[in-house]
Amino acid sequence: MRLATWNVNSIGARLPRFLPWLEEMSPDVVAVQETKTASFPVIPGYEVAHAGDGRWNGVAILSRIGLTDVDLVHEGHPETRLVSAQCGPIHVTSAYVPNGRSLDDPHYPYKLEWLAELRRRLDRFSGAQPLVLMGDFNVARTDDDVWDIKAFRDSTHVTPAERQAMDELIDWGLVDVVPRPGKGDRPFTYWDYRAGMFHKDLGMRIDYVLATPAVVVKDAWVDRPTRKGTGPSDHAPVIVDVEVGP
DNA sequence: ATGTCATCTTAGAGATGA
Repeated sequence: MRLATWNVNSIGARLPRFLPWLEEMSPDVVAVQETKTASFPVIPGYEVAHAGDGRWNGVAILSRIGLTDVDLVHEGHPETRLVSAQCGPIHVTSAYVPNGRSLDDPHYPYKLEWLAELRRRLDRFSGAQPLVLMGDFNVARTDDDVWDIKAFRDSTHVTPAERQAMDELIDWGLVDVVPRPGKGDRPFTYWDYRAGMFHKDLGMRIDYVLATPAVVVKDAWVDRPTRKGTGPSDHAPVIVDVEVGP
């Protein structure tokens, strides 16, 4: 079974890349972030659960192995940043964690509270069930998950509080499925559009696949080629091949 | 280390966000 997560930075703008990518990779389940639309396009072969209200945010789950128990509500947070559903044997969540903007911006405590609510939400599930929480977390878990930690002094994405919030998700009973890098020795998943950052491989690992141990990972990698070429997203997909025991 | 990209407003460049 193949799972993928991809922040597409507008599904409308990305459709010319998204459809051929679906054909090529043939994932069974896709978690999409930053759809930036109120209405997700119809995708032949897939059922879609989408939470989107227009200009910003927006998350979706595409599945060709069943899509039930759809939940679009993240308690206390009206923005469309979370959708979950049962996809065949696996409970899947697509998350788009708030950016935080800067340490003195109200968006930063909002980000921390949003992550805390996500952690509380896990308590409705069992750590023994097959469950995958994936998406754009806007946190680099270690200093090696950014191209140069010195460039992140007094920045969001790397603070102890953000990293602790990620650790608390994982300590609930999830495994951080680290993908094979697309280039070099660090599995970056995001590169700013500006300043030739992608070309210089000055990236960040901020997209994650977090899975319970009941989800047996066979392979995981950053689909770096999809960040290349004409009209890419600023994020690369992460693709994970898994099996779920009987 | 901000050089791009996407969206919306409301008609064409600016604001916003990432």
